[in-house]
Formats: sequence, C-alpha cells, structure tokens
Amino acid sequence: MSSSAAEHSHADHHDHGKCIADALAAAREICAQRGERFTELRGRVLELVWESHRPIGAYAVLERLKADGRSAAPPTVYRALDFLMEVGLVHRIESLNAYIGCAHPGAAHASQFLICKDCGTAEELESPAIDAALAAAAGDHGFKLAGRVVELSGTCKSCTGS
Amino acid sequence: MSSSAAEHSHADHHDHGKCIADALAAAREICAQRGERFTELRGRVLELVWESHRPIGAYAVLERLKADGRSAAPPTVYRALDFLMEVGLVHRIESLNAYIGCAHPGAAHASQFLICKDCGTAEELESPAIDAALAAAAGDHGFKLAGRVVELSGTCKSCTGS
DNA sequence: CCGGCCTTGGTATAGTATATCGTACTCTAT
DNA sequence: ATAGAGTACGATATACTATACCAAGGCCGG
Repeated sequence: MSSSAAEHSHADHHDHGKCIADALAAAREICAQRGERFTELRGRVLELVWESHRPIGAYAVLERLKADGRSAAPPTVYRALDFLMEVGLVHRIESLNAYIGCAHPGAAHASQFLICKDCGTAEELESPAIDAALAAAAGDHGFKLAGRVVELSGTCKSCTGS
Repeated sequence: MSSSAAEHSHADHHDHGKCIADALAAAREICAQRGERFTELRGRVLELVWESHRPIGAYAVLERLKADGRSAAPPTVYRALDFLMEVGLVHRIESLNAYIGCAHPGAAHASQFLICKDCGTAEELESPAIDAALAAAAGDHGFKLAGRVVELSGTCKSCTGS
C-alpha cells in the first residue's frame, strides 16, 4: 500500500532538496540564536553532510571541498564538523567513523541510529523507550549517565523488501 | 566511607588475577568446543586485554607484545583481536577504538557498556530491558536487526563517590 | 583606527587499521 | 613418518582517520 513514499530511506522519492534546504535554514536560525557564526565553509560542509542520508566520512567531505576548487586540509573539515556537532546540527556515527545530519536540530535529544548494511542509510530515532531503558540500567548501577552511543546495524525496510 | 569494595570498578580490591585466569580458562574451553586453536599469541593477547577493566587499544597491546621481546607488527595484533572477537571472547568499544574482555564468554549475547570517563573502566551489561527496547524500536521501523552498539559514557559509582 | 577574538589556511605528525606475500606450523590421512 | 592441505604467524608497505601547532586574515566592539 501507501502510494505515498515511505519515511526516510534511500529508496524514497522524497524531495531531498528540501531536506538540505530545511537543514540549512535550521542551521542559520540556531546559529543566530546561539550567537555563533554560520560561515560559508560551515554551510558548505553541512550541505555535503546532507547530500544523502548515508553517513559521510570526514575525508570524503574533504574531497568534495577540494572539488569545489577550495583549498582545504583535514583540519578544515574537522573544525567545521566539530562545530556542527557542538551546535547539534550533525551527529557522529562511531561505528563508521562518519558523520550525518541531525534529523531534529535545535531540540536537545539523545538519538539512536538504524544503519542499513545494504544501502548504507542511517535513520535517526528518538525512542523514549530506549532512552528510558538506558537511564534505568545506568541508574541501577549507580552510573551517572552523560553520553549515549546507540547504533543498530541490520537491514532497513526498503532493502528487506527488495 | 564504605570500607567494603563496590562491584567491579577500578577502585575494587577484587582478585584480578582470578579475572584473568577465569578468562583464559573459558577461552581454552570455548576454543576447544569450537575446534579453534587457542595459540600462545592469542592467549597472550587475551591476557593483555584482561590486564585491566579498561578497554585497551590495539597499539597498546602491540607495545606490550614487543616488550615481551616478541616480534610483532599491527597485523599480528589485529588478527588475534579479530579472532578473539569472532569467538566471543573480546568486545570492541567503537567509541574508543579499543578492546575489552567479554564478561560472559560462551553465551551468545547482546551487551551494553557503561564507560567511566574518570577511571576509564568499562562495565559490561546484558540488560534484557535495553535489548527489548532496541528490538521493539527496530521492529517498529521494519528494520531487521543484526548488530548492536550500545556504549554509555558517564561517571561510575566509585568515581561519583570520590 | 586599534586590539582582541574567532575563523580559516597550511604543514606536520599522531593514531588506527588493512592489503599482501611468504614462511612455518599443525593436523590429518595415508 | 610423511605428504599435502589448511591455518597461523612474520614482515613490509600503505591506507584511513584525527589532531597539534603556528600563521594569517576577517569581524567587531571600543
């Protein structure tokens, strides 16, 4: 069923230009609110991260920047990515050493990722149930929870079908 | 004040020699069951991984092997670690690029880690509640779950007290 | 205009992981 | 015991990921 597209997978025919535009608009607003500068470089890096719903490596971003004709070196990219993560516009996927645009920027949140081994997309979740289970387990052990890394790998809905 | 030790942190006065001996004994048994060879190198690497309850990096293991007077190079270590992970004796901590002995070898399990930012110890959990929440979230999204990375960082019980 | 702070450019290097090839070892079946 | 197959290890080279450090330029409040 559902002639309309599914949620957010690679098989979607969703208007990805809108994903990027929305991300950039949100970024401008958030940076303005926080008194941070949303420079051209940062914008371009965010754009590149949002180019797909697959996590992208820092060096892949670097190649793209160079392809732009821009002079760039690893620190250029890492600084931009670190900034974007700090303001909550980008997440790092630890298990892939890669970066992905945050699906819900602006709101403080602990997110989880479903990473498809077939198509490479990573879908961001914000499951209160998972978060509650994590908090409960930490509490049981007297552990003061600060950071969460939840990365689930497997096969996404679209890839299972095909 | 608590003169008695807590469960499993760096502050413990637990008999760590027993941790190591148990891990080696379990390893021998598991490898025998699976028809795998538990070689001297593999045993030594497992010992080194178990030297503390802190995850250890591959290159730190390598240094220790060299200190033994053994000739060793990165592939030496990575092969041994890959083997130990394959048979379920060691886990990789993605967020640290480091390795830690499995607390419950032999049993198939999806584990989670509580990683203390102060003392560096990583405690392995097997919370059915977390696992159920993960499975449920994946199921809700039509995602066929294969691998789980759950790494929580924060402050452990012992370090909170001090 | 000046001075300070933030951002970026550029080089070098550290840290993590794998590809590849050759040799030696272990086990099994004869 | 020995040949052959399969596995494990030694060794070199290289790829991939990330950070330290210093210099130069841009932005902004005084």
